[in-house]
Amino acid sequence: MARKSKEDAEETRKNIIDSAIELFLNKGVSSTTLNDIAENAGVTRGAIYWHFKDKTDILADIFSEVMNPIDTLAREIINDEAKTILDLKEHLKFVLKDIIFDKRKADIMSILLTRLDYSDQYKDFFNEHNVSHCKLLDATSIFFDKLQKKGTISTKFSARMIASSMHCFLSGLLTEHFRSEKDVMLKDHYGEYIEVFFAQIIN
Amino acid sequence: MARKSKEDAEETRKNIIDSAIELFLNKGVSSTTLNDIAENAGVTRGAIYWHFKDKTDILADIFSEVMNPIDTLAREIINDEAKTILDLKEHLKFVLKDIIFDKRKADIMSILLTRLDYSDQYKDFFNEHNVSHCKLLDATSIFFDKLQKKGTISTKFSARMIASSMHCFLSGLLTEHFRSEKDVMLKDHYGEYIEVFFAQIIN
DNA sequence: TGAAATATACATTCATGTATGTATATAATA
DNA sequence: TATTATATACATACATGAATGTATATTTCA
Repeated sequence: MARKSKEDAEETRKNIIDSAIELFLNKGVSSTTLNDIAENAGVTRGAIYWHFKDKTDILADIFSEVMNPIDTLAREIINDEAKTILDLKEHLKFVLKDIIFDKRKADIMSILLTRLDYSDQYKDFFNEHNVSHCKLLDATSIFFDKLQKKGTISTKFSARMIASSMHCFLSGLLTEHFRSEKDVMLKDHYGEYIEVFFAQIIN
Repeated sequence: MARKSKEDAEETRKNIIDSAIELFLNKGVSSTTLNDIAENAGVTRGAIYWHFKDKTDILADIFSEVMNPIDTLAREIINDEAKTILDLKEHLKFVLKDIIFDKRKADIMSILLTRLDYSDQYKDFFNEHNVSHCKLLDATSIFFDKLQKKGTISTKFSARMIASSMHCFLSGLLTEHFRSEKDVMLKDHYGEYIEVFFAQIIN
């Protein structure tokens, strides 16, 4: 085969991306070759090199697809849409739900968090992800600080400390979920996890 | 050069391991070649192949060095050394401190958590690590269950839920710490993080 | 007919594994 | 104790395969 219509070309492009996602998930990014991707997509490497510069370029395309959900969350908090802890909890639950049940998003986040090792060639992706994290950290710090001044939440810990804890909790929750869905019961209890974090466990 | 004394051989072996750890940390496991390791250790690949079967074998050796701290923690809880939440918190703080400040342990855990992507060739390591996690999950579940029956902690959530949350929190804490030491203030506040998790944040 | 969308072919690099060479530590022996 | 044999601890060289990138051929749309 050779040249196809513009729509067909767009289709092969999508096939390549889909194949890449599938393989990245199953084999990990670094051990997936362009040949693997091509075969899985039913094309040759020629097609891949037409649409993409290299493997990193494919990855960039994949990650650009979902505006980082963490980032969205940060924006909402910055935009002052959350007034109370209850609001924040609802936001968090929504974001979790969104990431977990939107298969495409889940797959992509899973690749970022568990199928990519921290090496030079992928540094940019981690940096970008880290920027989002920092944004969220700052936003929630400010948020908790406000609540502390209002007297809504305890001042036993600094706002930043609480924000950082929350952030690590969420990160760990997702990472463990993607690492082994069986052990973390996130799908059935995502709301509860959020509640646990903010609840008083001790009587 | 050629044959050296048994002590010298042991030394080169250690050099190889140290070089590997250093490079795995800096470049990630998959993009580190045996040649990189050899050069960095001041030997040739011949030396590496004398001491190890392949890269995976080096990794296995590295991981076997530290008995997984998570595992140790689980054992202590199973052995009933923790009677109260206070005990548990102290245990957790100790484990955290141990992992963070023992550079060797920190490096190795960092490799496991952030420098290794989840692919077929490394599946065994993740499995082993996961077994430890499950042990800890079971142990803490039983622990929290006891405390709930005693009435020491809230019964609003299932013991397993609380255990899983704690587990994800710890995992996230370490992972984020290793990903970027700057953003997580674990070194200066490791105790506080533990306190935050068990504290009542809401007034 | 020209350019777009691929396949094909090829050149190159690179990592791995293995085979072999070699010097020497160590043990056996006399 | 001196000598010899052998296993050890590497270095070197090579063979191979695999992944990549690129150049070119091929088809076909527009």
